Amino acid sequence: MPNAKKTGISNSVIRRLPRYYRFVGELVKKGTIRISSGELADKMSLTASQIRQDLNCFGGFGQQGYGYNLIELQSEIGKILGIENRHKTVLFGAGNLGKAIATHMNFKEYGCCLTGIFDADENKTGERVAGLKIMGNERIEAFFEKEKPLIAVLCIPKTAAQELADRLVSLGIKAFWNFSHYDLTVSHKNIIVENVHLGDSIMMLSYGIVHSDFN
Amino acid sequence: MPNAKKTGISNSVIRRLPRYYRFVGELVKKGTIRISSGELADKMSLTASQIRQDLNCFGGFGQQGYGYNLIELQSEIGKILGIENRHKTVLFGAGNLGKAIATHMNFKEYGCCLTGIFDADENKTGERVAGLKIMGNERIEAFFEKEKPLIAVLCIPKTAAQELADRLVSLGIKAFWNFSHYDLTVSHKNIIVENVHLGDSIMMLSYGIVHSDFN
DNA sequence: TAGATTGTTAATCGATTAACAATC
DNA sequence: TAGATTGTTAATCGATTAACAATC
Repeated sequence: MPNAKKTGISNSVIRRLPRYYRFVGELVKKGTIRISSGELADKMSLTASQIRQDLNCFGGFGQQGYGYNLIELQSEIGKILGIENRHKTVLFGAGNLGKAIATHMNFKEYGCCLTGIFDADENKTGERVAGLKIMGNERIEAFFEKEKPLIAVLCIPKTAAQELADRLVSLGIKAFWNFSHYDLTVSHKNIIVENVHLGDSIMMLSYGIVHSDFN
Repeated sequence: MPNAKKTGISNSVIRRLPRYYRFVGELVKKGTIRISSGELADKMSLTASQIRQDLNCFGGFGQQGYGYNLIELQSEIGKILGIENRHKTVLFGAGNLGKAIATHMNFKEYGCCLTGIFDADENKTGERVAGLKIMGNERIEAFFEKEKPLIAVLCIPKTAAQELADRLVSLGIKAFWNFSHYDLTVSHKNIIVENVHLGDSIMMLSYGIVHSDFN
């Protein structure tokens, strides 16, 4: 039974977990009780082998001759991803994108809890977004002292990213969700970084169209 | 010299192109003239081998003993990505996220041009976002007839995604930039899809924090 | 029990890295 | 020319797939 080896799991496997979680969650919602690796593979356009390999990195969640119990699977993957957590999260940069992230994302669904919003522009101070009052950057230190947030969402311009990131690292931040056009990975070791480069993503569509043959 | 083989290039290579494009662009902006694969590798945390392999999929952009001319390299990668294009792009769903994407993204910088915004909610019809008037979904067919857009940005709820996607495919759409929580890949072959799952991305941070040892 | 399907080992495939001859 | 650095082939590494014995 579940003997979780938390270390040495390849990044490719880890990156597939949220997708498993989504598909399993949908099946649970539909009321499906069990699924075999083969059926799930069909739904997700993967191979049964891969699914069994992936899940077995974390423990034997299935049962021979039966398959996987979906509720159990959902709960196990959720635990692996830490979804039951409420990691304190702070957002920087209340422009269009920052506001949209703050209002659009259901942080709690993903193991996080948005507890503060900052913007360098004083004119925005006090404005309410997603039920939180925007704070000026001069209040960062006091806020961190009191709240000790772990995750920073960066919706700030590229030019401001490095300096702010350094400041936040020194205040104890553990992870960055980075929407600025700056590659944080490069400079900070031991800090978790997810660079979301929306520009890179849309360029893939342009590439695809330009190089498609059915055209 | 550049003898572009446009086909049979692995997805891993293609996905690295936008990042090359960004780093090269920054160096050009700084006024740097040339760079060796080794120097670029250091900056990007890659290996020199990989960079040379990657670029050589598309042609010999470098020169022995010299390295790569940055302006030439920028232009070549730009061409490969089709950045000089203005692929007509239409956005669906003018909620928080849709509005933010419309106003925040500089589409032209990425080979696209936003030419229409639709929302199913009639109350939004006529409202202006990013210089465009929001249209009701009943005008989709007429608009496509006239404009023939190639790319659809989906910022709509999961439940509406499949139906709308089918409708747009039948109207000739070529590519989807999909922010809905629905996995389009699964259902449409021959259509280019970029699924942007922001939820998946933030969950990686939760995973990282939960499984970090320095903690 | 017989059938089904897992967990896991072994085989294959692809991607990354290393090495080096070509050449500017 | 000598030094540097590419383009490209060969070696290594890792990830995916196939196979099958274990077992529910």
